[in-house]
Amino acid sequence: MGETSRDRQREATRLRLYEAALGIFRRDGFRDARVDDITLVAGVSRTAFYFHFPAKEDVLAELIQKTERPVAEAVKELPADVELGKVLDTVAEWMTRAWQDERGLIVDAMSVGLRLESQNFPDARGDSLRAVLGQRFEAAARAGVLTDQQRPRLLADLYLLTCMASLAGWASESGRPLLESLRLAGRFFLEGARRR
Amino acid sequence: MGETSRDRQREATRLRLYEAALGIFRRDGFRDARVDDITLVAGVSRTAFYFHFPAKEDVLAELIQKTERPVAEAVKELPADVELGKVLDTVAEWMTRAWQDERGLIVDAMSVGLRLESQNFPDARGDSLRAVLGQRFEAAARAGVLTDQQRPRLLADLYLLTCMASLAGWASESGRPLLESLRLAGRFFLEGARRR
DNA sequence: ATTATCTATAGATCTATAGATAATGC
DNA sequence: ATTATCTATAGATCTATAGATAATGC
Repeated sequence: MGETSRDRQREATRLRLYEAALGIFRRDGFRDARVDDITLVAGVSRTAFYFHFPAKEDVLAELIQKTERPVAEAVKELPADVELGKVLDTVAEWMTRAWQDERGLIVDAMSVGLRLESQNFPDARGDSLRAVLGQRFEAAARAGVLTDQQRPRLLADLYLLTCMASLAGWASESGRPLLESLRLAGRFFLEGARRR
Repeated sequence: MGETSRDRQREATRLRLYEAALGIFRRDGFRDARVDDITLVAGVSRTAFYFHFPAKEDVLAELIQKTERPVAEAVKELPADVELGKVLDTVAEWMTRAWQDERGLIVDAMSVGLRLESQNFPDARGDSLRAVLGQRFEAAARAGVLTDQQRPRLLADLYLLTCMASLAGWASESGRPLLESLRLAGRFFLEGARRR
C-alpha cells in the first residue's frame, strides 16, 4: 500500500483540527467551544471538522487514546515478574505525565471516556492499556498475590475506573499533587482503607 | 410564606417536564433526545423547558440528587456506632434500588454527575450523601478502624467516586447483578485486592 | 473512471431575549 | 404596580447531504 499523498494530506488536516480543537477547548471550555472557532484556527471549512470527527466529543476520545499509549508502553516494558504494586505505581507516574498539564480538560475527558470506553468494552485492542493491565493482573493472580474471589480482568477494570475517578477528583478539588492522588488510589486498591 | 398557587403551578410544570424528559431519554437515549419531544409530552412551549432547566443535563443532575436522598436517609438511620463495612453495604443496597431499573441512563448520569458534582464540591449540603458518608468515615477514623494515612473525608470522596465508577461499569458490562458489583467495590475499598 | 477529501448549502435544533398573562403583595 | 411564569420570535449553532476538486488505481 504505502502512504499516499492523500493519506498525508488527510492526516495533516486531521491533526490541525485536533490541535485547534484542544486549543479552543482549553480557552473556552469543552462545553462552550464552538466548532466554527476550531475550523477558523485550522483553516478549513466548518464541515471538514465533521468529516474527521463525528462530534466534538470524539476529539476528547482521541486525546484519551493518545494519552493511554505511553502508559501502556511503560507497563509493557516492565519485567514480566515485577510486583503488581510496581505496575500500579508506573501507571500513576505515566498518567500523571499525560494529564498534569491538561487539568481543565480532565473532567470532560473522563466524562466522555466513561461513555465511549463503555461502548468499546468488548473489543479491547491487544495493546490498549486495558488489555496490558489485564495481563498483569492475571499474572499476579497466577502468582497468588491477588484475592481469588474475583476474576483478575474484572479487578483490572475496577482499578482503571478508580484511576479515572481519581483523575476527575483531582481535577476538581486540587488538594494534593496528581501523582500522589493516583498512587494513593492504587495503594488503596491493593491494600484497602482499613487499618491493620 | 406558605405555598402559593403559583408555587404549586411551577412545581407541577417542572415535574411534568422532568418526567417527560426522563421518558424521552429512556426512549431515545440522552444524547439523541430532543427538547421538542419533551415539551410536546409535557404540553408546554419549548422555551418553558429552558425556564426550568438550563440544559438537558440538569435533568440528569436532578435525577442524581433524587436518587441520592434515600441512600443518605438509609445511612443516617443506621446506629451511630455501626461498623463501616455495614455502612458501605447499606449504600450498595440503596444505590441498587435507585439505579437498578435505570440502566440505560446510568452512564450518562454518572458522566454528568462527574462534571456537576465537581462544581458543587465545596458546598456539600449537610444532608447530602457526601456529607453523611463523610461523617461516618470520620467516626470510623476516630474509632481507629481506618488507616490514619489519609483524611477520612478524602477517603469518603474516593469511595463515592468508586461507587460511581462501579455503577458505570455495571451499566456497560452487564456481568453480575448490580448489588453484587457495588458490594464488591465497597469490600475492595476497605480490604484491598491483595490476598492475605 | 472511480474514490477520498473537502466545501457549500439547507434544514434541524438550540439559546437568548423581548413580551404576554396572570398571580401576588402592598 | 410588581413580579413570576410562560410564550413567541430571532439569531446562533449544529447536522445531514448534495456537489466540487484533485488524487488514485486500473
